[in-house]
Amino acid sequence: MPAGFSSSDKNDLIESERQVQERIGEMNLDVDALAAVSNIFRVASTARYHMEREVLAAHDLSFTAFTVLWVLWIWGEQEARHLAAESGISKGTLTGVARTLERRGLLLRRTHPNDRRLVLLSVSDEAAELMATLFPRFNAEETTITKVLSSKEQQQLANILRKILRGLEVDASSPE
Amino acid sequence: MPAGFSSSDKNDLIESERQVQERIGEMNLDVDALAAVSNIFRVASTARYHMEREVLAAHDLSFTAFTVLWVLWIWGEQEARHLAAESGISKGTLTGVARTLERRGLLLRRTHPNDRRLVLLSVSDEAAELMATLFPRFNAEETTITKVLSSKEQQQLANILRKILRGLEVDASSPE
DNA sequence: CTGGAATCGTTTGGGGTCAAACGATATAGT
DNA sequence: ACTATATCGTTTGACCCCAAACGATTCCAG
Repeated sequence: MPAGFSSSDKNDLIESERQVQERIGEMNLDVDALAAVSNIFRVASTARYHMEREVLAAHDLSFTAFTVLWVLWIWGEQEARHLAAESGISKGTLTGVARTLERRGLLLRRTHPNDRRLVLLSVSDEAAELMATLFPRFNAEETTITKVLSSKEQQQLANILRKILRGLEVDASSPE
Repeated sequence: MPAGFSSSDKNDLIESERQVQERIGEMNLDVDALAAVSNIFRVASTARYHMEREVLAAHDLSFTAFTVLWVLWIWGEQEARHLAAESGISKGTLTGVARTLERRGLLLRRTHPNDRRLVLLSVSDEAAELMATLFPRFNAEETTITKVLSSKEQQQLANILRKILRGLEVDASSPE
């Protein structure tokens, strides 16, 4: 089930789902799966938008650009196709994102010394400094998002999502 | 924390998170929040891609186009700005998506009889038939995704996500 | 060695994405 | 009536997004 952003009324989340079930009740659907998956989409989309506005916009970074920088910052210099997979985008998309970041002086690009097909990407010093201040801000906002949950619920959530992820990664691998 | 698609090795999900924690351990981060939120992004992104490939691609529909159609199909004709909010996209984006769907004969557009600023959008008969066969397929894939979870876990997940959503919707509302 | 196959990152084409500016329309206040 | 003001959907510009085709480079089989 897709996003379905509803809102306006805060307490009609479940009511909305009930309405859906009523209208397509004859169809014999898996309502629990529908509720679980659709809420994943909703939360992810809302949280991403939240992060872009509250943390990233001030530095003129898109969520994807931040992700790419983050992967590079944590794991160090790496080849383009690997960075793309790790960032969850296609290699074609990475070409564009890397170009934007390079133009802004946040990303470094060099050809692999032993294989001229390969491109090695890494963060600039400026980007490293930026991430050192930006990522704690980002994490603080993650805390804001999850603080409505108990510590136990947070770990439950992470565990459940890891289970799903493992199942999903069997066939999917990642965009190519 | 952003997506971080990892993979290759199936069991390094937690190992990966541990590595991250080690490398930025001096920073005093909220590791539980990081794990929970980052996994939401990962799962959502992977699941969305999965749906596009397995269900939507055969009908040449983007995830967003499907979402818009779905909202319209379930809730009936409505004004553009409302549909945009409900679909989780900005009104500007909806203009383009609606144009694409209209061009393909899946969406109907008319001016509100009493207020000529407003545009009323609805699904065509063709789109209604399409959704009647497509949505059960979509839901079946949701089942595939969540079948690694127990029934209890599925409901736990939905409940936890609803909590987060309510917290997020206080300030954010939705894109405008 | 040398030609075919595989693999790399880039380009292309057709969308989706937002914020901000815009023109058209409706609503108030005077 | 008339003139601000508000609100609607659309346009604009810059970016993200993918699959598929592409040229460059490497690898491998004969």
